[in-house]
Amino acid sequence: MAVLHDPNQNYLLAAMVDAEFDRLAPHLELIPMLLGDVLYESGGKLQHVYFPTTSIVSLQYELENGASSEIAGVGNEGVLGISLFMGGNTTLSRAVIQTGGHGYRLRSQILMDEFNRAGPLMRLLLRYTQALITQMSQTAICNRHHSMDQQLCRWLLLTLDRVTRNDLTITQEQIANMLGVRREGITEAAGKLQDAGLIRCRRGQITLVNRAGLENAVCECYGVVKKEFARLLSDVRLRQGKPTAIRAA
Amino acid sequence: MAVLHDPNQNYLLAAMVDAEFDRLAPHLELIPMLLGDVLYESGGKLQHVYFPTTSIVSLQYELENGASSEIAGVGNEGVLGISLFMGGNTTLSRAVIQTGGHGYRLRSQILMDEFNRAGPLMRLLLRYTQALITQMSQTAICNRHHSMDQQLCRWLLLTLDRVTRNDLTITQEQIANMLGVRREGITEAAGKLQDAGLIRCRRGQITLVNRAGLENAVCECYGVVKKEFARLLSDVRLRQGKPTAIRAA
DNA sequence: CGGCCTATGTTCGGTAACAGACACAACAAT
DNA sequence: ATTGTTGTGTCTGTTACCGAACATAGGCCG
Repeated sequence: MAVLHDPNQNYLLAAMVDAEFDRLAPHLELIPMLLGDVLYESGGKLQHVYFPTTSIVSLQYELENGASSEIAGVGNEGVLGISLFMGGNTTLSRAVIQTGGHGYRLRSQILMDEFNRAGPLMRLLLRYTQALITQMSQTAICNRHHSMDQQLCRWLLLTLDRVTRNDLTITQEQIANMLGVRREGITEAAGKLQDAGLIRCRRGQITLVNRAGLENAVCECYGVVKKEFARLLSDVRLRQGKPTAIRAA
Repeated sequence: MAVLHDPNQNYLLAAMVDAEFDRLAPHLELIPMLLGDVLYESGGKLQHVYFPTTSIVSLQYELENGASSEIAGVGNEGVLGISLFMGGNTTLSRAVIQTGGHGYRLRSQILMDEFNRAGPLMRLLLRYTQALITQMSQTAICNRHHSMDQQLCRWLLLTLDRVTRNDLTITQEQIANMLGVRREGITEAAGKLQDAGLIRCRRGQITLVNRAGLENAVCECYGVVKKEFARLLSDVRLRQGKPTAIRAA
């Protein structure tokens, strides 16, 4: 059975008003987003923006010495390429696909034309950017003040919220790269969470066992980010989720 | 002798095109911005936006346990209250005046009216926001990967860039609060910098002695932020710096 | 001048995370 | 089954920073 794809799987696409969506829809390209692929390199020009549906993309920053950290994650609630409409045209962070899946892409110019109408889409994108800023700030705070255990919990919950499943296909080493810590540290922290019965670790896979327990172990940062996303993005009325092909006129 | 004040002391005000500035100017209020005053509390509604001229404001986030960290600083290169036009209306961070001085404020509605014209001012403000995002991301990275010594250097340089002088009036304890570390740590780090002949510490004051040396000791984060601000904000042609009162029609 | 407040300097032990090395276990390929 | 690869578990020591307590000294004010 073929998997069904629908732009409405992406929150921002789903939240557009009909007129906007109708103008963009002919230009939306459904594309596979493969694990490990790099959408943007640091400093590169943005040719497209990407609306993930079933994939998750990690915004990372790499230091001169090769170390790196994730500064935010983007899933089906968001879009990649905000520096396009923010005016920068390039971005200092790399965008790496962390969980394979699909998404829609749009040529930069198409999005800009619509953004420049200064209508609901512009306001929606800016509101999303505001939520992204919250996520980044909270990452900064969390990096400073919270233990690796707590940060792992935060990362797991934020990521699990973006997949509809209860398991993540990712190695501990990759998680370590996201958080900017050593792999051994993640092994130890994940071991503790497993001993506590909150998650189950297998090779290259982590399964959520006890969400309430995990939410109990996480630092406040998770809740802050989640709440802010809800506040900023939930007041939009979503278009009806009819597949594109049969959308009523 | 009275100190001269001019909106052009703020970069964003100076970078506005004449038509925009002329519309905003009647509503700009010159206000003293006193050390320690709080412009925005976390979660509060934004009544005004603020354009610092000789003051510096710190965007801080406070944790439930009372610990706090600065996530970005705003001086005469910027504006406070971006979440207004980004659509959030409130902000999760506190804005505390870190260096007393002056600034101009504008009622939220006035700025929004102009922002909604979707003209050069909108693009300018978004570009500034993009630069602010860079600063926040870099703070997150720096918190993760760099030593306290390096972070202190970064903070000192970024702050010194915002004052025109070579000395900062601030206690080590206040710096510790900004960076989210212990005061003792700052004492030690500042002592090292002083021993190296880079700065001079007195009670409640730090004087820059050897800028090149300090730039040599700082981590890459400083350069990244500075360069990005320059890239995003330097291509604007500034209006001529005539005092407001005698601006030609 | 002397007293007081507050900023700074210094010490001690404790801990979380780092750096590096290595053993083992899961899984795939041959 | 054998082999090899890759992910995970577990050591060692080391370091940076924390937490708390306390000593000293700068600078204002009576």
